[in-house]
Amino acid sequence: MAFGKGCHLHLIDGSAFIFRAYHALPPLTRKSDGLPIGAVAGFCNMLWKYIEDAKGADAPTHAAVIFDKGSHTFRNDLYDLYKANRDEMPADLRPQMPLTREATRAFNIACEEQEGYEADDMIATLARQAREAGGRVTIISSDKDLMQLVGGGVEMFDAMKNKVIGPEEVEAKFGVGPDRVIDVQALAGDSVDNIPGAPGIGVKTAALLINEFGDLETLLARAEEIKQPKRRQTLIDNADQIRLSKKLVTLDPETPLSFTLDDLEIREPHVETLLGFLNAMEFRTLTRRVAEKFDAEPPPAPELAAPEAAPLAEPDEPAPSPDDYVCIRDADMLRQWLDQARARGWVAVDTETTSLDEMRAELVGVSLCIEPGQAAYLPLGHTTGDGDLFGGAERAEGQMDLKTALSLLKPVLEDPAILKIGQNMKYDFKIFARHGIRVGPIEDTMLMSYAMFSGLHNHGMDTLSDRYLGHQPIPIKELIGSGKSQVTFDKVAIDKATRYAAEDADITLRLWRRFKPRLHREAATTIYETEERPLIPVLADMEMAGVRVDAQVLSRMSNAFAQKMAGLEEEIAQVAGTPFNVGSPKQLGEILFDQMGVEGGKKGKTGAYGTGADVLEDVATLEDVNPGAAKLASLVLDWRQISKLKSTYTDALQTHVHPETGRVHTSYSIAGANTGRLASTDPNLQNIPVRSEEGRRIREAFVAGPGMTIVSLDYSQIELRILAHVADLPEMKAAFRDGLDIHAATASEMFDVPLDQMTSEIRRQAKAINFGVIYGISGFGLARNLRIPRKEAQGFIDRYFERFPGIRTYMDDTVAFAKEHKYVETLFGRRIHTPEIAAKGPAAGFAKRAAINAPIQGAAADIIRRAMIRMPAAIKDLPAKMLLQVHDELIFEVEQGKAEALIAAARSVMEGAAEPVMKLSVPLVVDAGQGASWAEAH
DNA sequence: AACTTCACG
DNA sequence: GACGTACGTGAAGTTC
Repeated sequence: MAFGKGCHLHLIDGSAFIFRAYHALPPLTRKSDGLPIGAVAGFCNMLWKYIEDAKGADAPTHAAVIFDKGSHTFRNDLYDLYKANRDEMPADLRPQMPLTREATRAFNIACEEQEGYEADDMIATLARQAREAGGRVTIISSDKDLMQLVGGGVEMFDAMKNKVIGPEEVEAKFGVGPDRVIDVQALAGDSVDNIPGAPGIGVKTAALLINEFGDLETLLARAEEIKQPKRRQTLIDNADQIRLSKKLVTLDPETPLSFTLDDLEIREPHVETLLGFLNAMEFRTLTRRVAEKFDAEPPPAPELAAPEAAPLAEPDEPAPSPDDYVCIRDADMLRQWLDQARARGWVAVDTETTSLDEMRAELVGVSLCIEPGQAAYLPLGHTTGDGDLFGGAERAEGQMDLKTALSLLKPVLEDPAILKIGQNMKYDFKIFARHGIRVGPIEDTMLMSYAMFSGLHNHGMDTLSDRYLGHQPIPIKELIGSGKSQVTFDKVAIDKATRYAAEDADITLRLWRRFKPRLHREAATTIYETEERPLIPVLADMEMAGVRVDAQVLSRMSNAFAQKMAGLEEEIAQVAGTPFNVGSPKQLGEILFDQMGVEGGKKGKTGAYGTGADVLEDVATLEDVNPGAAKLASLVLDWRQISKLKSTYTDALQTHVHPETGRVHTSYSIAGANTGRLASTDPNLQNIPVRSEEGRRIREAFVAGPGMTIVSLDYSQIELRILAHVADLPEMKAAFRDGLDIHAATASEMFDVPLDQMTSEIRRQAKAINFGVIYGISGFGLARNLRIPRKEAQGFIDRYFERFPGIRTYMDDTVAFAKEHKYVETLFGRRIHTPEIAAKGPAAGFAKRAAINAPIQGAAADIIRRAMIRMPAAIKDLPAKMLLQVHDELIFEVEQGKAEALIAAARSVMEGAAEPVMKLSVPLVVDAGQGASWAEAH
């Protein structure tokens, strides 16, 4: 039947169905093979319910499910940040996408998508065509972006709420009729799709304005007449942006379509095809239901795996057995394994290399695992035996050519429909990136463990395998040895390497199968998917970019330090009366406390005197009592400072300058710190000196490349701002809103000193207390830090609690929460386990303070992680590169002259990083600097 | 490998 | 009443 008068077209918004299904259901997997299938199951149930409900008097004559296709549309050309806020599609949803199309066809409903066009535009076009042909249209969706189409024979239907959306419902939502919806949307913007709109104007105000002026163009033309000065200025200043927003929200009713309305005529499902599909998906209930409806025989259920699995050793899962692992020697065999990965939609991957340093490591082999126990190792760079001193090692036989192997691996490793599962994938990501392969989508068992179990244990493969599989993997030491006799992995014989390497991939896959369903149960999915996994490519790019370090500057400093140290050592020997190893705390302690007779030396658990800086500082004040010791202590303090700078910074950093890039490439561990912070290693670039004048000069060696500038942005007082928000401290929040000096404001509040009479001494004390609170304050700790009597310190704390009562409540509530749940949580839902909270003795004190600190430090970590993940898209066109993260600071390199543009873009990302999930009651403020070196930029 | 010290936020 | 204590990290050097 040709579409025409009296016809009724149903248009189903496919993506809406899929996302609703995905989020409504736990992460189901197909029983026989673990294929993620939850969204497909929900989608099929919704389609079936739709078909059943759509029968009867007002039944459609034509219907189609419309899907989005491709990520780049004309809207991206108009505005490159369109939908830039969107989180990446969850990795376990991606492989389900093609299956939803298949499901639609199995139900014998027209399934349409058009490369480069959003489903919404296709729906707009079809609705127009149907109206013009004299028919009626129902759009099955509750998406507000489609509401502009309502009216004149077009209505929407919210399948979840079973509610028709007509002109009245649209007006209730937008405050205007369907024909003015786009005007309101243009003004109000949309954070989900990243439509800018007019700042400060929401739907309510927008509707008010449109109703007053009639339409958007009139409003913009007569903006001068608006009474409210701020609103008037906003509209005048942002007219272009508002017009752009309107273009973005307006659906295109002229999308070219490769089919016609007539093609969408309702068809009865082909029973066998439908049952075949549902059965293959192993949807038992739905298969039975559909079979009953059609009076058909349900097909025999596919063979199911053994009954419900025990947590440790699943009965259908034999223990890893290295004898079963396969060694891939040629292209045909590799193709077979890759085909298996394609068929399933996932593969566990692990690389073997010659070094733990990803920037210097050479690829030696790749292991793959498809199913528990089915793993293979692909040797690529093994050498024979030990070779001789003159590099006589030769390439081992029976290995595929590296180039050929990589060219076969690349399409699979980059295939968006195949999940690549790894343990610590940032490592493998970088190794492959250096061979021109950008691995994705990714799943990482280390990060899954971190998201679920932070605070309980570390997240290395050995720990996870032991705890969750009850299996101890082959120790790497058995292959490469340890200490002086250690060799690189390429020297290991291929058969031995196969047993070890394939096992790692096998274990990774097994861990993934256990962790995946557990993520939801542990409420860790959101953190994992929004803050851990997306960080992998971001950090990998930062690490590979590296930061330019001028080794000559460092070398000169080293020499100067060496001279100064030698001078000090001479002087020290003289004062001490005997030369000794100044670097030995033990020898120093004996000289100070035994030979020179300083009183009050305290021995630690090893029986040695403590000689930390605080002890030496006290001794250095004893000029009158023991001038010799005072002089010695003071000299050693100087020596230690220089020694530290030299050994840890000026000397060590030089060895980290990469010979080819001339830059230093640190490595960030994502799952190292319990609170969600990153940690930087090899070298640690998060503790480059800054507090002392001499130390700060080391930052002069961190320089911009030729023609480039270093830019640094850091959050101002982020932890105190978070504290003010979570503990609900009205005075502190007000101080932040007013942009006051927070420590001075605290001091004023506590000591009743007006701000204009504040002294630096009072402010210093308030600052110490502010930090103390973040750390889980104690009278003892504050007393030691401020060097005041304990009683006095306790008095300060009491007064602080009195003036900021929210603090006490926050601390008590947090500790009580930790005791009850054995974990604490950040604003963003990151959980940090606190098993020690139940301990007795001093450990309980530690655990308490850690529990108080974790939500604050953790939320700050969440915020900068979120900023970092959004950063690459925001700065890619400048062009600029993000190089380093130091907890509350991000360091960039940008072309000279583009620094201001970078600061504007990066600041906006950082200050808005809590949104949209969290609206803080204090503003986030970011300070910025720029210069030729880190010293200048900070 | 453990301990001490000290650099950072 | 005593115990011990600020939170989170990584690296270098000494000692065992």
